[in-house]
Amino acid sequence: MMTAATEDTIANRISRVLADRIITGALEPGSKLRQDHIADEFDTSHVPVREAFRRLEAQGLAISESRRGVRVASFSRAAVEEAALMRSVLEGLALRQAAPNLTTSIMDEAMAAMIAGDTARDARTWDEANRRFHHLLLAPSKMPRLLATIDDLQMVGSRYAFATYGAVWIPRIDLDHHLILDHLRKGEVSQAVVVLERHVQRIGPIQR
Amino acid sequence: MMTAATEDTIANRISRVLADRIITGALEPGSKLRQDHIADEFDTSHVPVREAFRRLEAQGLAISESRRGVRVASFSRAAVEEAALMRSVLEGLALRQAAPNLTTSIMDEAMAAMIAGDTARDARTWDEANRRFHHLLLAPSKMPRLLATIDDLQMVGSRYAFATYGAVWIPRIDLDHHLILDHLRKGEVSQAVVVLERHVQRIGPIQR
DNA sequence: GAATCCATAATTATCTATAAAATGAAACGA
DNA sequence: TCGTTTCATTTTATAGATAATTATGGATTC
Repeated sequence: MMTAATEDTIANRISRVLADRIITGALEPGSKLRQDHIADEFDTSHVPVREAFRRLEAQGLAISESRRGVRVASFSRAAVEEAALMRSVLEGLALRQAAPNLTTSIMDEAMAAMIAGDTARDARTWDEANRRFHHLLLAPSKMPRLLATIDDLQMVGSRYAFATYGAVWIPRIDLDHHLILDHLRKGEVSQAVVVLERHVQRIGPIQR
Repeated sequence: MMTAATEDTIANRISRVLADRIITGALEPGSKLRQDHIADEFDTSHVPVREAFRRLEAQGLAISESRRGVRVASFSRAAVEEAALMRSVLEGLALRQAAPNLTTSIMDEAMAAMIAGDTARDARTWDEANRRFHHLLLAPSKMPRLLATIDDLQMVGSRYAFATYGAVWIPRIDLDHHLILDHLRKGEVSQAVVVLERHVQRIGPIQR
């Protein structure tokens, strides 16, 4: 296996690493991202770092004020709720589009991801499994832009999860996921969509 | 009045101009964007040009293949339909959120925009008025990310409109807009949402 | 038709100018 | 005398220009 280094650019690599740090909370909201520090760390110049910043900005993970630098985007309760609402309607749409293309093998994979999530022993494992579950069910919609937008919104949810439960993860079974799969297995798409939409909205700010 | 040039960066300015050219069709789908040509035109170096590219990429207006340059994103029928579907559910959501905050003065402004659209004599004027109409009604949702996402999706619709009707614009009255305003004036939010969602889906590929 | 070379363009490094922040000194008031 | 405010100076970081490097696509030759 060859190094995938030349496959994508340094800017992409930097933006992925920074995105991960922001999502997991390793980089705190509001903290400054200094281009030459990051350039030093990745052993490059500031040019690709700046390009990485532009992508993070577009993903809503960073905020840049001209001539005043870039900081990690802070996420208010309102912003988390907004993202959850958006994701709710978009995932509903995606599932309706994906439903005709769902196969049993996909649903088996989704079930595996669901179990991985239920038995996860830390936030990171849970988050990965959760994303995989949703992605598996929605990918057959074959709508790349819809999926990409959902992924970007999902990051807000992940950030919230890490910030809230990151330190001490308490494993718990996600009944909604079970319910969604049950409905889909029976071909009850509308019911599955209803549960999914409610489920996604709940992920944001839970018990208030 | 001072030049607002220092307010935002050169990269922003470039990305705005390029976005406009792509939307209006001045830059054709698939055509290559060569960084040093554009740098020459704007009398800058290619560094801010590359940053502008990153934003265009995030907006779905350009596609970049690493080491092979950037081209104007092509938009297939499927992509236009996908964007229309996404916009449909998102605008529905936005209108539901905005409805409680709508005032008669906002609706008067929206009516003015609607009339401007109905009487527009070219695609550009119509497009501006159309965007203004939608934006006026949705902005009171006060959900910045939702609005930004809708704007980005709207660009696909605009591109489609320019590509299809750009050369010879035939003015026609948009009954949906009238209907939506009527419903909102009567406080019939759900009906307004239904019409809006249908309306947005129709904007994409019309008569098939 | 395959391999090599060259031209072109993308990517990244280095260097420079300029704006913002920080430091500190002086002046003023309590 | 202590503290606060204001202004100038210095420091630091961003934004951009220029320069160097590296990959890619096409042409040319074998």
